[in-house]
Amino acid sequence: MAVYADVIVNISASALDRTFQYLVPEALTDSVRPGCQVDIPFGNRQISGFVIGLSETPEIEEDKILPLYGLSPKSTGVDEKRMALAAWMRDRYGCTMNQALMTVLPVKRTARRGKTKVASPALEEISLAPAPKLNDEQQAAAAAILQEMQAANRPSLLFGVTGSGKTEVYMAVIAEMIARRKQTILLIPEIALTYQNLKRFYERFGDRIGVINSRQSAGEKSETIEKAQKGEIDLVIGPRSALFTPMPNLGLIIIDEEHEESYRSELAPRYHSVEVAEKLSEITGAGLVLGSATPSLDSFYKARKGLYQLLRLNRRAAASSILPSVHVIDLREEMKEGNKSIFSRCLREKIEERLAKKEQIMLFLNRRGYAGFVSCRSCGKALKCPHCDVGLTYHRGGSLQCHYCGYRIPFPDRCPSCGSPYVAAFGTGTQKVESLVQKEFPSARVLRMDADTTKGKEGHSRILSAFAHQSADILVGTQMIVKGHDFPRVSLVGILAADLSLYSSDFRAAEQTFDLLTQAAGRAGRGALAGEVVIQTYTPEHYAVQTAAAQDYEAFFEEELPRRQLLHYPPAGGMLSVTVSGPEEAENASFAAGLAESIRQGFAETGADLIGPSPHFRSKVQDIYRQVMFVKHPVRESLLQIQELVQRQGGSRVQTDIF
DNA sequence: AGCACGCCGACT
DNA sequence: GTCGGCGTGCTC
Repeated sequence: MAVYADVIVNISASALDRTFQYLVPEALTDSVRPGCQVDIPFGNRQISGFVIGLSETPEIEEDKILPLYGLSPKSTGVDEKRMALAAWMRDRYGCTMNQALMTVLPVKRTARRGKTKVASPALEEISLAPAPKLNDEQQAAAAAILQEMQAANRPSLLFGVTGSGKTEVYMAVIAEMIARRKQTILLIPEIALTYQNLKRFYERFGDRIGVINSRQSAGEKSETIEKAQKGEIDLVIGPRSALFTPMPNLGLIIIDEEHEESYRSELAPRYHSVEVAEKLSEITGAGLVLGSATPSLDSFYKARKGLYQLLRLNRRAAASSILPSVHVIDLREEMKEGNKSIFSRCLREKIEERLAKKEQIMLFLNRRGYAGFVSCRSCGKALKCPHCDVGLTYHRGGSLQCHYCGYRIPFPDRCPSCGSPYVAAFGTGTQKVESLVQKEFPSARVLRMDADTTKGKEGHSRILSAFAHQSADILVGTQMIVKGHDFPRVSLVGILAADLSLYSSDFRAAEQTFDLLTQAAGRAGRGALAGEVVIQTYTPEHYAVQTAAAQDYEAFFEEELPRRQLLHYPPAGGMLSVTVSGPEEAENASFAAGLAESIRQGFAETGADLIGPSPHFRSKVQDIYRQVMFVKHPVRESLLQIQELVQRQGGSRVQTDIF
């Protein structure tokens, strides 16, 4: 009996997103299995593909079915569980099966060779320390995680304040997994994958660990992956891609700093590691632990609803470290006093003080999502869309627009709220800040860290190590300076304008601001020096500023959730964003409008609420015009059908995300 | 995605 | 008469 293989060809095009049948040569009937990567004739050339099924019945005329050549030489293929995961990702993220398979494939096509010496210590230098003693909170959390895995196996959200010792809890649970001969995947944001951060794991688990990072070559990665596959290591630590390490005895997945944006892939399939991990845990039966001091609103919401087990660590493990003291400075007052510079009197004084004491300073400009919003310098009110509660964005030609619904008003000459004439578009770059700092403090040595100065290969580490070695007094930068770095000589952190991210055109603006402020504040006083934080803002009364200054996550959550619920934003409901792009402005706008019309016709009656289309907040990028629209739906799953319609009609012109 | 096949304009 | 433009269509 002839055996046919159902093959997904290795070309990511929606027209080819289906199986093709190939004859399995008799000599290969034992080795060709679902999940194998095989070489096949396709058209008049040779490509590879994934076998996703086997059958004995031809679906087209038999003489049209060609025999496959054989197994692709250097491919390990994909195991059955990860095939199921890929199928789910295809549906969830609206990508092709091939894209999904390529994503879960452990070793991708030969990646560029890069520098590697990040986290491969000389093991002789490491002495295994005995397991540290957990305090009662940590002990209880570890026990609850293990117990939950036995019972309902809900994911556990480990909500622990900074310094409460989440890592010790992870290690205790991992140790138990090892005792049970089970393997663990631990995800850490790429930027935090430093030897410093991994040292404790090496000390505890020795050579039973594999570390993956993006700077490794394909060969180095596959070495780790092979060991994992053979069960020679118990723990793999890596960034989001490490989630796909093929571990035959996977017992536990941990995502540290689960709120981090870097767990979302920006390439198709635009997957979110937390979601995928949840699915993988479901498929494999492995436990899932999410850890954060500032959980995503999504995760905390789920914990509140009982979908996750919520575990708290309220106490700081080390008594020595104290929270930095936070000063919130009202820039409206500075303005009234005639101070129009970017430094409040308070910040200027404290900078001078630190310079005199030879301590270091970080100045932070939170420009993420920044989209040129407009606010009043007298009363601090930002101009917002009356329908969508996001900041209006300044456009060339002088109009203000909402990027969700397209609401548009002319640039006002007076503040609609207080009548002051000092209404202006916000806008300061790090470069400008750097020169202002230099001018204001001529004796200080200033370093700048942003997308521009880190372009080169080692740009990141070059600047960071220069600052760490104290060859500069002040580091000016964007969010990349606040993530996870530890500079013991930094005793002052200044946030120049908290408002920048607060009024971006995104429904998550407040959440992102809270995160950034909390993290920036956390940079001060990491060492023996007492830390101080100065937050400058035109709206000190804003709940995101207030709760961040108080380092009170739950207070923030209580303020933010009802606001989301009121406007049916996630997590209260589902939201699909659709970005449409094209080289011709008018054509692109009408194409987007057509797409919107078919969504309306097909789904308005199901409870879908369509907003837009309107120009994207960066409406033209590299000569490509972009329109964006949003669909809200009380039932998140219903958005999958709309996503499918959009993908089908828009093809490669559309990019979709479901929040 | 590629690469054929195919049907109309200017060239050795 | 032929070379070549890139518009549809197919690949097991």
